Amino acid sequence: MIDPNLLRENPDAIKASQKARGASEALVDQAVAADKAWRKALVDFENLRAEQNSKSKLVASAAKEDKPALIAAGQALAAQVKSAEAQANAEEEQLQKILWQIENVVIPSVPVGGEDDFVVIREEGTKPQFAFKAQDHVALGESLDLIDIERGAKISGSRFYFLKGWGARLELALMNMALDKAANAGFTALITPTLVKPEVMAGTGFLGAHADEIYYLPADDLYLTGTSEVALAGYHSNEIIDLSNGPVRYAGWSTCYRREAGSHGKDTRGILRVHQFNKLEMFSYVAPEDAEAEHERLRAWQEEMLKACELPYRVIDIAAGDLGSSAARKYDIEAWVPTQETYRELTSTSNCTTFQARRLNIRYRKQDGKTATAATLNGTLATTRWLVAILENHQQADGSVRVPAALRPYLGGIEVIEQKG
RNA sequence: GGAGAAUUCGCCUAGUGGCCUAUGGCGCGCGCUUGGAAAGCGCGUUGGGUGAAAGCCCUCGGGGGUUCGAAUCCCCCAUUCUCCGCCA
Repeated sequence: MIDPNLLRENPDAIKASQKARGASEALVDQAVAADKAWRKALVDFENLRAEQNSKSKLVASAAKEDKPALIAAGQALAAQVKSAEAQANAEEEQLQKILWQIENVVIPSVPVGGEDDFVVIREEGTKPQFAFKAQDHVALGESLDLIDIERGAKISGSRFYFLKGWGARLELALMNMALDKAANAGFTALITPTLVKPEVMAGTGFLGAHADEIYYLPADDLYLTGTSEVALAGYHSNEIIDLSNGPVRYAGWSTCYRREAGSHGKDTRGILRVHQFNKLEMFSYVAPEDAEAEHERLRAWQEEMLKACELPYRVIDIAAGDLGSSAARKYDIEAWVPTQETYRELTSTSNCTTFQARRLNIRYRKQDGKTATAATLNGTLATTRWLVAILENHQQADGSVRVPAALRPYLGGIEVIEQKG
């Protein structure tokens, strides 16, 4: 949720942001009007309530013969209070309804435009040149017995798969390496619930435009999370956290579930886009003034991971029109996928400023002792999808796959994944 | 799934319709005392909303209700604990 103070002091800044996103500017005017109406109704109600409180106190100490009259007056007042309260509540609800529709205020230096208007910040690494016909990850996964897509479909349908043998171990190795890196950087490991309550899912901003991406269990009124970000953000909901020693950071590991409802026919081959995968996610709670610096730190840690996996990549700054509703800025890191001759997203990091924390009521104590809304940021450190880039970029002429040196300690020291016997 | 108990300020706790503007302790902060400390003594210590301010309003797990008036009575929900049942 946006800051109500900003709405009162500088609604034009919010309008500019909505415009950059291609979202409704009219909502901002509606919010300003609803805010005024609510505050007026609130004052009316509170004045009546104050009168009721003081009068009802007189009853106890009044002389016996005066009591009936005082109680009768109180009865009339109680009815007025009740209707004034209902009015104030209705106005507040109306305001909230509008506020929840306004998206996070975009940081001004974010590129303008839509999906194709990202800005490439940097390209790193060398794209492999193969002297042989490169295989895609599906072919490699089959011949090396790492990925079983056919049986995944038999058990669970399309976009499901088994990871097998060194394929399964490679994923665990990647997750463990990422977790070690995160722990060294001061992140606390957290294995999170993957089923969450509606208010948590709504609080993190996932029930807006992308609601049809989410698995829902009606019998239990629970949502399956598409990222541990949901649980990591909910972790400190309704709390006042201590940021006096700097950012509070968690590395969340979880299985992630996505319906991929809007992507029929897209990326149907292999494990690039699947309904279930594993992910190690970084999540930071910081003071708002530290959010942009933390965003750069998250991006730097992500780049370290890509480099450790020896993958060619580029970093892009996502344009305003392509940002999720909670993000004020988002960087994606895309790895080169040789057989597709294109870059594909491996990580994403968003600065949600105070937007998510305000919805989830996450505060911290400032130096002066006062409380303020914290800022939250998230970023991918590893996912199952990384196997695609690792297998394809490190394949060799004989059909084997070279294991990047940094991963070897996590894979029993092997240097190459090759066909058995 | 069934039965019972509980939920009050960071922690523990008092509190059965108006004197609750919520008690006491621990912890924490400030001060006094001291050569310095401990002990002792005094003061402070949940959050939120609204208002230019004084102030006012809300907050006893959450939501409704009864009442002139609710931490207290009633209903629903959540969570925790105990016992029973079930269990890959």
